[in-house]
Amino acid sequence: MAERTGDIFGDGPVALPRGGPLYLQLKRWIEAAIERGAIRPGDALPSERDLAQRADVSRVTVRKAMQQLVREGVLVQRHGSGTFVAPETRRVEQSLSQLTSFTEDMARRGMAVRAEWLDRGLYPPSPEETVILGLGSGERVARIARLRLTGDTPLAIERASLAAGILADPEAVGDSLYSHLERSGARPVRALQRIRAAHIAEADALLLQVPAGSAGLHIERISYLATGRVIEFTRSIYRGDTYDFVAELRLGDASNGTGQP
Amino acid sequence: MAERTGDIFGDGPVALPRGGPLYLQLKRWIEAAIERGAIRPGDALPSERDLAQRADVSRVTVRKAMQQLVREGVLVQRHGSGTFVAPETRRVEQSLSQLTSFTEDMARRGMAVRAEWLDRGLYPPSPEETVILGLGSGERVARIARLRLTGDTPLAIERASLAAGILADPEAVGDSLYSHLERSGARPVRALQRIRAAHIAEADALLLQVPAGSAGLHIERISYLATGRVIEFTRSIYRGDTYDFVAELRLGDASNGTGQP
DNA sequence: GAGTGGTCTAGACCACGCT
DNA sequence: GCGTGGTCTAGACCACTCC
Repeated sequence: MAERTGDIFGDGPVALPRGGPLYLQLKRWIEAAIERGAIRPGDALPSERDLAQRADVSRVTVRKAMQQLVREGVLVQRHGSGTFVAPETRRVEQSLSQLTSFTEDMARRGMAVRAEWLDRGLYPPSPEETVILGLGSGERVARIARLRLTGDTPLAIERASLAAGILADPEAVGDSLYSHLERSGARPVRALQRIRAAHIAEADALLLQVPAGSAGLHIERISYLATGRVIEFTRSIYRGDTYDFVAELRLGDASNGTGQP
Repeated sequence: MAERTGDIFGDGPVALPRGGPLYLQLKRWIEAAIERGAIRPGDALPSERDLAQRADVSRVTVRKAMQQLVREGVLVQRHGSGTFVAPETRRVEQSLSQLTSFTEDMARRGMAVRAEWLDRGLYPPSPEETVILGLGSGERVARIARLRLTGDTPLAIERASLAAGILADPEAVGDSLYSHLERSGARPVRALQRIRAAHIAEADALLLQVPAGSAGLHIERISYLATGRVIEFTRSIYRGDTYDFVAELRLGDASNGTGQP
């Protein structure tokens, strides 16, 4: 199969579905081709110049259509190589009612996950960290930043902050922060999470291997010891295309809508 | 204050921060101006042609920078009128552990929310609805689609499906689906939600008044009666810039990571 | 009608990958 | 070296808003 591309689109002119701006016509045309299986995940599209000529539009217009599909995760572009239909990604599920660590969670599913360290160290705290963690004056903060991956696919960036009094030696943390905390008797028993959709900023997008501005989940988590003390404050960015969070809801009374104690 | 714009940017040339592609330099320059308060929410930016001339770049390049900021929700463009710094939006919080109805939830917060009907009626079910709702052969499905708003700001699109046997007359549903169900003794007591980040498609983006492709939350909810029967299957799209979901987590045992019974 | 954003073009050069 | 995507230009016309 030398040139799948040639077979699929033919070599002749491209007939666009009429209606609306050209770049949207072209976008719909590409979506339709994928929809009906004419091109499949992993397949290459014709080059931008080729498509432009055959659809009788300018290359700028072709790019505008493709860029939208790239941002939506439908296509993948590789500089110097070509444009491809994005491979299907399996979604990962995570519970929103059980407090589990990422590592333990994935191990339970038999998924090969790993983490790369982005940062580990003791720092002077930001005002926000001082307030949330209830730091004493002069107390430093331990920061741990990790890139979570399954195989070669990045899943999420996790940036955790803990009081230096609780995690004196960030370098000693192994694969799982929670099991490290458990060994020192400081494993959290509950946590509050805030979840929102967000656009992934350029720097994070690079780490997560998605186009800048892609949809992702921004999660803030504050964890508590049984004593009620805050021990961990974590901000994470999850790729939008690989994560499903699952929550179980129960009939609530009006007294407490926020989950706050 | 005739022309805030003129004062803020001056009339002279624009000095871009060096480094990287021009459109990113320009994007950073605009972000910086907003950051330091030189232009504030609601203020107009110079026109694209004006900025292009003063920054000595082409209009296409100006547009590329602005488009990114529009997608991120930083700027708002109004055809024929101009480009403005987006007004700040207050975020709405919603619990992920208490099963409450949208209407009741907001009323408790004293927020003026309302809904517009997008669709109400009985339909032949899709295969998915038949399976999830456990429909009998020939049984139809009641569909309710609403646009949720606070004041004039759209918040979310909700599309619910119920067995016709449970909701025989969709037209009779008032402001709150749950209180309607309660009256017929069919209020759900628990639900499973799946949450993911997603790009908002063009049609939905129009309803939600955000640019197509913006980040949003896609939520699927399946609600159960005390008997265990599924009574509601809802898909919702929430704007990413106006919603925070809050979940409380408790230390989980390994037996049950999904919240599934 | 003047000014704004929205679309589109033809052509150029650069940076990257592959062979 | 050749083909690919990435950036950028100058100029054009359309559609919309506001005066």
